[in-house]
Amino acid sequence: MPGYSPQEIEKKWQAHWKTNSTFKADNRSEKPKYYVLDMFPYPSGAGLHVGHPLGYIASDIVSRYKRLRGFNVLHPMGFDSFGLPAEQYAIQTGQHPALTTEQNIGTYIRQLSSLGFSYDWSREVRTSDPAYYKWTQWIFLKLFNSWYNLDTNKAEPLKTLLDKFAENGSDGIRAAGDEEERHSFTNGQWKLFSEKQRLQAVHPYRLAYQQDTYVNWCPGLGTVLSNDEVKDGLSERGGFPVERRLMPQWNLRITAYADRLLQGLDTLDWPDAVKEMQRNWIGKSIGAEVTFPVQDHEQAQIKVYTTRVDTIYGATFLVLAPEHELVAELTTPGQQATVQDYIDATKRRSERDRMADTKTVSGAFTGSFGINPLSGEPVQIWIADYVLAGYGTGAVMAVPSGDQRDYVFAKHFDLPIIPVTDAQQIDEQADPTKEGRYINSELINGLTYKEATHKLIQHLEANGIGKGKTNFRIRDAIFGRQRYWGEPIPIYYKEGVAYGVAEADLPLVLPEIDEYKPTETGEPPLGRAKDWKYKGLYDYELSTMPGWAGSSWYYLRYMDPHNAERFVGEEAEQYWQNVDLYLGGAEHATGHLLYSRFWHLFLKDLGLVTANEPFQKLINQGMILGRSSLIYRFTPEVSLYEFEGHEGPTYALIPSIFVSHKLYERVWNNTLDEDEKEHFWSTVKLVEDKFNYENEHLNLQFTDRFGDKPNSIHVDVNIVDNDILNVDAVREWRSDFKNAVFIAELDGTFICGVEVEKMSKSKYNVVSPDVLIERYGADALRLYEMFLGPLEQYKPWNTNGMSGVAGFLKKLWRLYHPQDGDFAVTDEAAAPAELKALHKAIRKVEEDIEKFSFNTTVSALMITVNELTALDCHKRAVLEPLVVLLSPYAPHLAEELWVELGHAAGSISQAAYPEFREEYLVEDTVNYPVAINGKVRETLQFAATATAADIEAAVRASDFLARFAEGKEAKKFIVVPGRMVNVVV
RNA sequence: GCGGAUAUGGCGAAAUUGGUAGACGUGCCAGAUUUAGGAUCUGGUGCCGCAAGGCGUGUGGGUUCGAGUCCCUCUAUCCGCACCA
Repeated sequence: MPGYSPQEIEKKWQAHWKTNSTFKADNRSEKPKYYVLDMFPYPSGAGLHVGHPLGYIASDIVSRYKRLRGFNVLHPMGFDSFGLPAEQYAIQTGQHPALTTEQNIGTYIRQLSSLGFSYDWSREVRTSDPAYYKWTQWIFLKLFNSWYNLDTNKAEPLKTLLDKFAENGSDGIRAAGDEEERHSFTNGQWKLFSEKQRLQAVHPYRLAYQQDTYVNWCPGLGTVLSNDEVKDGLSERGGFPVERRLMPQWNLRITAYADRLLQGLDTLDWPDAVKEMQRNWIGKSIGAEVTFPVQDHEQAQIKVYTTRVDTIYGATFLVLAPEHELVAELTTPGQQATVQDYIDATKRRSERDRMADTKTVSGAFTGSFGINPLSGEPVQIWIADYVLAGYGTGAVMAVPSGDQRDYVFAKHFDLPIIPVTDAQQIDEQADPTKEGRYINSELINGLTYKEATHKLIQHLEANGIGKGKTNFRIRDAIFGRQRYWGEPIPIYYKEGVAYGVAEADLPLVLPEIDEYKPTETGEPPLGRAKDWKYKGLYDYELSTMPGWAGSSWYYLRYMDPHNAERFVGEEAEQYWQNVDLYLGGAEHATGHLLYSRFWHLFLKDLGLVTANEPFQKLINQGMILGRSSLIYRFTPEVSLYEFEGHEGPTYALIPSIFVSHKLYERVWNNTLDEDEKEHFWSTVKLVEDKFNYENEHLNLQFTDRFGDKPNSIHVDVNIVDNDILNVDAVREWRSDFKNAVFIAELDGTFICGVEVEKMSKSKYNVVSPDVLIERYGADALRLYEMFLGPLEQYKPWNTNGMSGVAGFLKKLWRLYHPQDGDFAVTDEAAAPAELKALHKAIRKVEEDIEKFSFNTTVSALMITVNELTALDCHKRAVLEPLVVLLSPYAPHLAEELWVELGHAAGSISQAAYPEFREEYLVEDTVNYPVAINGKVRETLQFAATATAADIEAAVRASDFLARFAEGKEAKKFIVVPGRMVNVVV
């Protein structure tokens, strides 16, 4: 009897979809558009494991569902194909990264296709394809040729800036960026500037600019890294140490967009965690800058930044960062040695130490005094490394009564502490709350926080001693990488000035080089390129773009991937606009997702895109973790025993002894019963005797060598079934275990321990989708991954559960093939119970998918099939709509059944979603739990149409109260129609 | 320290949003059938108890006729940021 054979069905339909371009999306349609996007993968050499497709399956389900609901769906896939691993591999093997990348992409496409995704493959993009990165370079040049006008609050082409220079010189221009990098000049001077001088004057205004920047330099990788590529002072890729270094670098002026990036978050349907991370990363704080004069130094003034200007009367000392430029000037001769020692000590501490150690209080007094500009009191000026040079002004006014760090510092160095509100409790610690009324604060005594802040800022501004100021934590994005496998930055140098490559000369193709390492002189690998000059004359920039460049706009290219004239055609862009649903991991929260938003806003400013934000709704799928299998070895202190033979030392290998998990735990806790003791120790003894016999000179006691805790060893999960180890397979798998001894449980099974951790080759816990598709089919794998739990959650993989969904598909198949596997669906009218089962499913599946709750949807389908099986239903009226419901989840099987039901091949994606009809769910009677004081006593049946009053009357008329109310009066009747009755007595 | 999340059977989880907690699936137990397979089918399965019954959604409290769900407290785990003034 022919049964359900997924392997056959799936191959057939995948081929059909491919040859017929079933899922090709049209850029023109009467239908509403829906754009579903997965974060495209970096094609790593290892291929896909079962965790990777999780998000892809979910997005594919949504795509297929939306098509059924009448949307024109764009669902593309591509590859983020520039990146470090391919280059590291190239350095080791000499293989061109393009080659390995190409191979890896091949594997990915094969694996993705075998899962039956409805991608429009005609739109595939690869960031390393010159036809693609031509436009990445083009966007970079747009940034290079733009400035940010704070008056219009948007980016503008440089032309508007040049016009201003010609008209009024540099006066009155409000541009985003660092004022101090810019020089002022008049319009007359501008006219006399040479080309070089003009470019130099313009450079600090550009949105892509080169500047000496403190960077995260990673010697291990030979490149700089952005902040989001550094975790705990180590590189995210490779885990090499990272240090701060001042280097000339290309930067993108993302800071110009800080406020808009923050505002935009409110309009997005994103997880709170991601929004919050971005808010943190942008780090907006509203406060004031205040100038403190310095005693005996007419020239020197100390600018501090504070978010609590209201506490200024409590500012009893100042603290500068050790790197602050005034430190040398303010240090008095008497304090010279102390201060210098402190600065040296700070320098010696690595970035990591400084971050790790936030408890130790340290600092040094400069000997100078500032003057609190409001109270007029002298305040000591200190330096301490808890003040960061890179944030605010690099100096703070310390208010020990209101800030815990200042408090600790003041206590430690015995500095004055002045309370500033009548509500402050500062005996033990600082009180940063904003309650109460001010005291000791001449100008604002008796006022509340709100009133005081306002009044103070007015006062500061009126007297020229400060002003309100907003600060951001976000820094400009460092854009250069000293690597080979990335987009060349389209810049060349003429007389030491940077010029953008002409648009007509794009793409600037990555040149071939003989080796992928930095040059002997320490230049990036591109320094090795021979005769690589713009127009044969000018040196190119040698760094390449970071990994996030290509991924910052790929969602736009999918709209019109083959356009040779424009990065995306206007018509296509206006039709698709932006991504409706974006799926990917949470690890991109502050990297890719922020950079994409930045580029999108920039393109919007130039009028090149329509939507305000690139990704309207975002879902972070959780990671699927591996379920590692462990075996436990009782460790001999030496595994190689050395002894004196007749002719020098001889060695004997002590066999490894592995103990089954449960037995091991009892051995360890000393809770073995008699049988187990006998079993365990006799086996050990046997091994011992055998060893001593084979090595006649010896009389080793293995038991002596079991003192230490056994060590656990990961074994390949593929030779473990249901936590039971295949012992023969282990011997095969690791030749050094060939002669090992495995002590099993009494029933002969050898059980492994289990640990949940990330899937990785080294832990032998990687489960490949290929194997599961081979055994259960892609439909089963798709269903199971969705069934595993809520999409967003982290969850361990457990292959055991696969049989459940496989059984479901078989059961479903039998609904259509009841006898001998032959298709037999009748045209009889459906019975009420059957329609009820179907329409419950229609409603549940629809409701849940709109909430992106996929696991409950799969459950609903399972329940439906169970119900229909129990009803022995084989009727078209029920089974045909059911196929449509099923099709997003198990598309291959659905296509197969759809054709058997008499429809054209491949037409199910155009089928109409079955309409839900409430009337089939209406019950004649409803069971009501009837409770007394909330405690359910009985279940009574009432007509579905019964009103609350009917039910109350019926319960009163019955003997219910007599039996359960224990003689008490019914005080209140609570009837929830359709649900339950509660009687309060 | 700050911010975000999570907590329900042996395990993955569900709960119409305040109305009979544990659906569905695994796992386990028992049975049927078979060409012993990792097949199929039936029944049981939160905990304690022979049972009646009692207890039960991380802890402690509160609101309510009624709380997994709402409010307060605490705890644990995970993630992110971290001397940001």
